[in-house]
Amino acid sequence: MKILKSQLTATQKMQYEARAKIIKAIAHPSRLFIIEELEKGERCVNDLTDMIGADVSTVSKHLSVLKNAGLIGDKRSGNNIFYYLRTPCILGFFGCLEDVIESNARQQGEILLACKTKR
Amino acid sequence: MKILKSQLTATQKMQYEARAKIIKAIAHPSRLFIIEELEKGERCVNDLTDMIGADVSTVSKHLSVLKNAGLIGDKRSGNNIFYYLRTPCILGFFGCLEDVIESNARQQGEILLACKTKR
DNA sequence: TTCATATTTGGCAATATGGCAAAATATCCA
DNA sequence: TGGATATTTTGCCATATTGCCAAATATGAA
Repeated sequence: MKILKSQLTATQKMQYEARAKIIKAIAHPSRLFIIEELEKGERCVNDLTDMIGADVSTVSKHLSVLKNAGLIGDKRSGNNIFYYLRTPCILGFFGCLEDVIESNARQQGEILLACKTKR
Repeated sequence: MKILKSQLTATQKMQYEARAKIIKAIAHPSRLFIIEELEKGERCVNDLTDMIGADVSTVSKHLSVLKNAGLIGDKRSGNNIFYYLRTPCILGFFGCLEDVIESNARQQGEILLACKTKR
């Protein structure tokens, strides 16, 4: 007879889905850039578009994804709509990302080295 | 004449893509669960499958996504393949997620309240 | 009101993702 | 070797994401 480990409850499942939704919103190169840029100060679509180098409508959509996830807010000032970071704690995560990337690079290096020494 | 802000360099672009790739790997309810579970100790596909309640092949794919991003490692022991967390710092991020979720909930509450008082 | 600027929306094509089932692989044991 | 168990890979389909263009909307100024 097979012993089943405790399954995920509906509540837990919802919790993971809520988290995943937010992480998904961050999981795009342009959106990562936007978050970092907004940490420096408020920006409007046009500012970001120039830097990213994509269509304005594309950047606008990225902003709406971030806004929809509750990560950024916006306020209109005349003809411009300025976006701002609502939860700066996100940035603490970036250091960890670098750790992962470095660790991956190191491992790749080791594999390369292992191949070389074998010859 | 339009003044262009400094555009992203190719190197910066690559950096954001590398980060996004890792975040993308985390951005799924089941994979979030797997990461948390692996923090408790090594697990094999079957353990996780029972808890998640999806097909084994699906969970196996999730594990390969995490492995491919360099977040987890694996080692065979007889008939089982055990997965382990390679970068526990990921977990520090989860607290921030909860902050965002709570903040979103609070805002929703305010909107609701505002609607009520208007009546 | 009309024009110019800033921004969002809708539509569409290309691509990526997620999940199941069946087939393939790997290991252990008799 | 052959069978049992554990895991991954492949094929297929439904759905989601991304990005551009064109059209719509909002604001300010003449």
